[in-house]
Amino acid sequence: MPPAHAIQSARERLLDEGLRLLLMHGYNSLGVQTLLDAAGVPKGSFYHHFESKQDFALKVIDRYMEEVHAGLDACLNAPDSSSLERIRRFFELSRDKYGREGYLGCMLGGLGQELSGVNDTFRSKIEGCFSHIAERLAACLAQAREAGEVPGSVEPRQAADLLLNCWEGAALRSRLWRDPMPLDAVLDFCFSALRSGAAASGAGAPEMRSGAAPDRNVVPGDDNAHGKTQQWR
Amino acid sequence: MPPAHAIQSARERLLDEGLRLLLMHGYNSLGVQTLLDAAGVPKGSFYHHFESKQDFALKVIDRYMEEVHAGLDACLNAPDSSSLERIRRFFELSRDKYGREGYLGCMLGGLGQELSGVNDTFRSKIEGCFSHIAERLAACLAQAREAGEVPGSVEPRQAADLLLNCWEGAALRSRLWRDPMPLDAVLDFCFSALRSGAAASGAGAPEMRSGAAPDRNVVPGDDNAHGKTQQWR
DNA sequence: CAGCTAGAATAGACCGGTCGGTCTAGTGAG
DNA sequence: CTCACTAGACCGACCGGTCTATTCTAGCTG
Repeated sequence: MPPAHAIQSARERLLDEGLRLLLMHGYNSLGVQTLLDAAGVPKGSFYHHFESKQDFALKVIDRYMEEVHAGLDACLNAPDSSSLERIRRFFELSRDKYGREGYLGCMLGGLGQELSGVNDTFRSKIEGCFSHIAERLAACLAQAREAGEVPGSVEPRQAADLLLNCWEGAALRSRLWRDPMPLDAVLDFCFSALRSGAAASGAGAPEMRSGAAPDRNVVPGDDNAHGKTQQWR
Repeated sequence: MPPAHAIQSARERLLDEGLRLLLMHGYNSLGVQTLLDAAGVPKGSFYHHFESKQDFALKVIDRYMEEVHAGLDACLNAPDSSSLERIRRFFELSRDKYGREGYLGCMLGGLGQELSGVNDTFRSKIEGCFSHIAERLAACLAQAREAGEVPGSVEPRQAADLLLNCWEGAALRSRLWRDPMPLDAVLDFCFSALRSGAAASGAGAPEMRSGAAPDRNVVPGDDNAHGKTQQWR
């Protein structure tokens, strides 16, 4: 007896399944019909709620980010621990979530790798997400520095990007192994290095701050026609 | 006047274009026809030289690894520098190569993220590649340890995996930004941390050595039918 | 309350295009 | 003559997306 608003709305079920299936399949190899079958929703509903497959995926990323920010809220504001411990707790929470999903890594990393080569919409969207996360971590790292948990030479935002990037690499390796080991190893490494001041600003080039990815260098030689859909095939 | 074995054989041109296009588009969004057009080769030739698109991509990975190992040969055996400097040179060489390609990151990372969620052939293939690289780096790190360039507490193979994983994360971020900055930052960070001993064996779980990825945990709930082609859609 | 209606949401047949892959014919070097 | 290779027409399957029809539901009216 699932009618009468069906417990969850179709839109909600689509987003839920989208989180799961996009993480597993990636974007291009996830057919709309597969998603529809998994969510038990007919096609008409899908295109009623979302403009296109791409629009849907962007909404799924938004939802993913809601979860991430909820995790950040829960961890970074914890009262009874040091700033560095709070940051570490966030990553450990992420690791546990990856575990519940079968160690398929991070959706931002997955979609970022798959799509950023030819689709600027996804590229700037996902870089914006990373940047946003790094900014929040940086704020907490600044507190850690103030409290003397890390040397004063550690530049919060640079260290936050570093931490996040290393984590994403470990998440990829964890996806390949279906195992949390690389995640734990990178946390031990990074936090030990952070405390010892290895993340001092060093050679670090100009900047890497602003919110969204700019239109930097253009790829050497290639297509990139612009139709309404499938523009990056 | 391109006949008479056409300067490069069709097979060679396909592999060359495969390297370029797979890095840019990824696997699923690269159509065989696009590849054919770019290489100026008809379909018949493609399926004469390769069993399938998947077989082709695997051969492209082999070719990619030939380049990587050539880079490792060139750097790790250099006589007039410390072991740690030799390793760093390898990564700097990789960074320069990424630059020539427009900072599209690492093909292993890209294909690994895109395909490892649903295709075990690619998953174990790519993990094998990473493992192989890490092993060579570990050998050089062992020399570095012997020479006292890194503390004795640094376990070479674990540190090599760590280094490689962090590098891959930076490569993803570099792809998103189309900029080498994350690569340089991660090198400064990792090598500084390595020297200071942050990569000591620490919590590091059991192992992570063998050549190919095992069949570990199965993904929670999902499909994975096995037809001859498209088995992971 | 019943009766009506507008619009949201569901439902799935259907569309043109493109996908990976097959097949047959032709070509050229040894 | 043989056989590796080139050449591209062709195939069924499946792709993302559109369309029309139907059902559900909130709100208005008397």
